[in-house]
Amino acid sequence: MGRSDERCCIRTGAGRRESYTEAPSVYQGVIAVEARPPGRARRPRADAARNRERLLEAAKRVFGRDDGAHSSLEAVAREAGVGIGTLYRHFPTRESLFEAVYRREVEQLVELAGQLAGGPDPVAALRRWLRANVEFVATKKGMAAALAIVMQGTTDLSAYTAERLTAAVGGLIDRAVAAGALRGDVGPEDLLRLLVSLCYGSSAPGWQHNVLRLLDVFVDGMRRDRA
Amino acid sequence: MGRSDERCCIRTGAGRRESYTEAPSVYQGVIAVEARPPGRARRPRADAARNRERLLEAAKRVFGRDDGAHSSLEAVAREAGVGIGTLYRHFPTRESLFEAVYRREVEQLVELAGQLAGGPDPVAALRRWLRANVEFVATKKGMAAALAIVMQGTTDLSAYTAERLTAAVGGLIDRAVAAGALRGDVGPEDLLRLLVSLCYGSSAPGWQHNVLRLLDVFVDGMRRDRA
Amino acid sequence: MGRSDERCCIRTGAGRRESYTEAPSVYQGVIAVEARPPGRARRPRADAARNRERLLEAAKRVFGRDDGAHSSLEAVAREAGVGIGTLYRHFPTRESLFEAVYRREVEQLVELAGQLAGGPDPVAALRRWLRANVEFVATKKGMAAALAIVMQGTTDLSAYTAERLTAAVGGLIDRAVAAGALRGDVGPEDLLRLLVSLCYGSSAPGWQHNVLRLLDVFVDGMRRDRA
Amino acid sequence: MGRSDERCCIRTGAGRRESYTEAPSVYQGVIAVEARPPGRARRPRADAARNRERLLEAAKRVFGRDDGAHSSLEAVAREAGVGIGTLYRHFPTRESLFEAVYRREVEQLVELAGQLAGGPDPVAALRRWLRANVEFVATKKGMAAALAIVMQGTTDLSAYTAERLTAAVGGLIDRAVAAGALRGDVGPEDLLRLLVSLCYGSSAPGWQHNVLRLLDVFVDGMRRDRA
DNA sequence: AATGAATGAGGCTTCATTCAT
DNA sequence: CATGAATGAAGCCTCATTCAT
Repeated sequence: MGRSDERCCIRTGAGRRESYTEAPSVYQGVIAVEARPPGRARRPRADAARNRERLLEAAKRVFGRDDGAHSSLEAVAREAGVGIGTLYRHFPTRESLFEAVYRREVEQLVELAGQLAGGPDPVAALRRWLRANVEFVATKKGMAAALAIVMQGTTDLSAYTAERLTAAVGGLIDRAVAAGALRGDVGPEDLLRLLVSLCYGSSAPGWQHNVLRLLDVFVDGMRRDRA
Repeated sequence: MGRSDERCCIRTGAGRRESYTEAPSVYQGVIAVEARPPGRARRPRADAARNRERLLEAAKRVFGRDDGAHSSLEAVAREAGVGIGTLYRHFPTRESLFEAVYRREVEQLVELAGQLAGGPDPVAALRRWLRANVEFVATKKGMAAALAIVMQGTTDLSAYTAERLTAAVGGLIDRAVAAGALRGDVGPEDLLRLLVSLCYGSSAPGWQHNVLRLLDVFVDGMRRDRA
Repeated sequence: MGRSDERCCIRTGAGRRESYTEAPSVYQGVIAVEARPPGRARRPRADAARNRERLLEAAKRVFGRDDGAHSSLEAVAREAGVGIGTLYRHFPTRESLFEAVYRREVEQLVELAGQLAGGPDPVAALRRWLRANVEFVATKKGMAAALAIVMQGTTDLSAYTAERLTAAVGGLIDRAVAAGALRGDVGPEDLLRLLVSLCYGSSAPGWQHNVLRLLDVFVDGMRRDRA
Repeated sequence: MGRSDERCCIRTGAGRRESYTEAPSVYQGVIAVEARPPGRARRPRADAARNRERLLEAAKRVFGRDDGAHSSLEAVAREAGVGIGTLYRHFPTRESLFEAVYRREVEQLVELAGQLAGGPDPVAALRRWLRANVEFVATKKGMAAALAIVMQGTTDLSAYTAERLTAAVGGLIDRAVAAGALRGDVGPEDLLRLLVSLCYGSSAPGWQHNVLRLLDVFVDGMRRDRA
């Protein structure tokens, strides 16, 4: 088999030389924003809120484990330290739990896209956002499954989130296209699909490195100044 | 005693011709070549061969469905119209079934790579091979899962097949690199991973078209003459 | 969290009186004494306790049938009138069910040995204890299997119980040996093995009578005053 | 196989001192007599006879393994090197195979009883026969299950064999009773049941030794001259 | 006759989901 | 609200038994 070494110093498209370990991680400044449906009149009981929180955290941990997407809900409840009934009260379906888990994560990625939009080099911004995504998935392994679910767009709710995500990365792309830096026939859905596909199921050691390289090559392929 | 070895004795007719898209399909000439062990005197019983075949076809179909890799073996048996015991007789483990499923498909892809290697334009050859892959997956949806399994390289046996596949596409890449047409830092594993990732789980209408576009952009990114 | 520990909280009424043969039954005074862990605040749910009880009773019945040790757990659940899942909740392994079944019975036998230890004629005491055992098995047919399992000493837990039982009957023997009434080369394990062997699988009508006769002959063989 | 350690120097009832390894093994001279139903006109084909033989040997081996009584019939056929269908042709039911296996063994024990009947000391003859039984079981572990089946008398066929066995040991007992050496209230069925019970399921190291001791104590209990 | 392929019942176990407390 | 017990469907796998070759 190949290329296991990971010396990690590779040459991205235009000759830039980057060490992936040293690269500044971008997503850390992102603040977790928990969107809560505003319509609910009754303020939730303190313990209910706490349990909900615990469940989300536990779900992230459990789903984040290898092949975690198939973990039992009991395992999540156990990890959260609550009864299975409580889990069901908060998240009546497995999907609803997944959604709640990824929603906050996706929120952070949307946020990040907004922050990056202000920079001078639109292509670099796109690359950074992609890099942040990969790091994100690396940190919180469950993200891959979450993103995959979002992009398959099964539910109304996930459709909403997918939309937000698409809009965010679409903004980054559009700026670069407008600046003449990228060709215009690759849409945000394309990029997201690619991203999700590459991250999802990658588990071999060094996968981050490889995925980042592939993404860089891809962005190279998107560059206008070539061909 | 028992357990017929897993080497398959059935050949899919080389004459079937099916074009699934208007694009010129390249993989049709591929002939399934399967070694038959000469020593074994007793010819396999007709129904056994038929059932084995049915199981492989059913497995391809079932595993090819969404998240098919986690389908139950009973579902496969049901789809094949045989008893669960028959499935277990032919494929004592889940893995052995997977292997049998992908082995023949991969064989055809390897073959195709060999055929394409003779052409004048190495980059075009690579593109064609990728296109053939996508078509292949489109035709036999199970391929995606099969390839995914191969590339995760769990078993010794799958490792062998993965090697063959890697070597095949590696040959295509190397020629292009040697000709100065492609950069050298994208290996066959990279390309295969990308391919598998993109095909795997793509099910939306028009996914073929999209995947092909993305692959084209990626190969653009690999081009030497740019940058 | 989950898995209530296996310590049993239900006591069989000490007042039930059932004589299964005309012979004076000795074991009736035995009181089931079961330690209840004092720390556990939450009282077990009524239905849980009931189901646990039913399962134990059913297991005793089912395992008591011919070759009952190989009965399916589903048969036990069916006999108990509960779902298979319930069985698994209470007894996660087959062994744990076995243990729970025999533990309480053995407890009573140990108790009886203590009560008999006070009498004037040690050999008679031993005979009575053996007789009580046979009656016990006659009453609760499952005992035979239970004892058999105990004496095979597979698990740590069963080893503990086996120890208690051995100590109990050992006390009876030792007293008789010390009084010069019995020879010293037959240990408690021997006697228990004999007892279990004879009871286990005896099902022909009149087996009790026969087994008692054989045991009496055996104790005769243990008598010092002969030869 | 068998007879591993067995230094086994114990003191049996009357002070006789015996080393179990040195004791002359009695059953070896016994000739395997294969009773075949005489009514069958057609002489069996040579290969059929051979297969039948192989199956019996294989069954003895397989059933003789630990917990072998629950081995699959496929395992027996495999061990015999014949197809499962062949097994079924020869032994249409599991029971019939068991019977065929034990019949020949029991035949040998019957034979031995006849040989021993001629000796001067009838009690010693009985002891020797019991000893031979234990050795028999030790050598061919499957015997225990076989004997157990015989003595439970489920089938007509086994009933016949049980009768022969009972008659054989009955002869030994009767002689001793007639000579005034043993009490008359222990019948051959009793003794067989005891024997089977003790051997069946004994598997701990040194079990032979223990079983022999218990049998000796029991025979002591049968002695007339005492009490 | 011999073979071994096919079949499905049945045992094991996990889990999603409901519901009593 | 929280809890966790109860339930059974469903997947896994083995094997006894039948039957085509």
